[in-house]
Amino acid sequence: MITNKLKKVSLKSTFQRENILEYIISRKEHPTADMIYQYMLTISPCISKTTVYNTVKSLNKTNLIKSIKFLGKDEIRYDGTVDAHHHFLCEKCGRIYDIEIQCQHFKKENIDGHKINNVYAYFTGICKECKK
Amino acid sequence: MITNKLKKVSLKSTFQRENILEYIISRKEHPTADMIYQYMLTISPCISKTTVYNTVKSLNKTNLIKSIKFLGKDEIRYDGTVDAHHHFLCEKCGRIYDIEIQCQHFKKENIDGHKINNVYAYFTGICKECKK
DNA sequence: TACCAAGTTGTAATGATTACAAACAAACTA
DNA sequence: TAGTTTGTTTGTAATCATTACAACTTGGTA
Ligand SMILES: [Mn+2]
Ligand SMILES: [Mn+2]
Ligand SMILES: [Zn+2]
Ligand SMILES: [Zn+2]
Repeated sequence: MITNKLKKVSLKSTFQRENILEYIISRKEHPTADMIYQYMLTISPCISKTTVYNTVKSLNKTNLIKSIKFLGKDEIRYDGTVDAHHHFLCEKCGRIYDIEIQCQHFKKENIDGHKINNVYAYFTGICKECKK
Repeated sequence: MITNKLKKVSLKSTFQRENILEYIISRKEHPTADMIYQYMLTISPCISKTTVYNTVKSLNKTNLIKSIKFLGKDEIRYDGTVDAHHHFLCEKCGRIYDIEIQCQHFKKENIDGHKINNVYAYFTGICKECKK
């Protein structure tokens, strides 16, 4: 439950935080800051965009959400699914799909002598909807 | 040779294009637009930053270079090595290393029913220099 | 009730990139 | 050769997501 998630990471529970986190988790669209803002406006007409940015920064820092970025797109997208996974970005419709792959390099701790902390990966192409 | 590379993709050979392409290929730093600009200033003091952006766009479109982008960094980096490979970004010093891995997913043409055109992947962590 | 810390808000700044129009240059043509 | 076209370069202005910052609000606590 949303309130507990916030509590668990010692973030004070507020209307804005609960609803922003809820929105990011429940919608699977990997929304942008502006999409979150537009949604929040409908339930909280005076919310500030700065609050959206402050909130996603807190949520991200406490690992309640992840952020992702694609080449050629200038905005960050937010992801409520925090378990390691990859993405597929459709070059035609812009939809983002979660990709579950078990990659050999995923669990590696070192590569070429460098210590790995994070792995980022995504595919682009034409999604199955757009292929129809 | 640089001139031939340009010719091969039907880009007119100019002083700016030759030197920008040469710089990106020979330096292995994956330079930013501004790094390219700063270098070009030393050999062509009146070059415009717009020329740098125009040029990397042309070079990228004709596949003479690739561009890459990292989460949390706001600038695009340019890569003269166009064969498929991945990267390692050091969280401490910011250096970017090429990573040659033969990944099972690299050659795939489809995933979950989506047609794959491109694969992007990178690791972050502490590089072997910074570990010392 | 008064105070304090944290959260929220609005506005201004940042900074990489793009848009656009003028200047320039090399390649064609009459 | 002079004039024309086409593509390249240049400088300036705009864009736009994100951040900085200061003022305002709120909820808990003494
Ligand atoms: Mn996801
Ligand atoms: Mn590279
Ligand atoms: Zn699609
Ligand atoms: Zn390093």
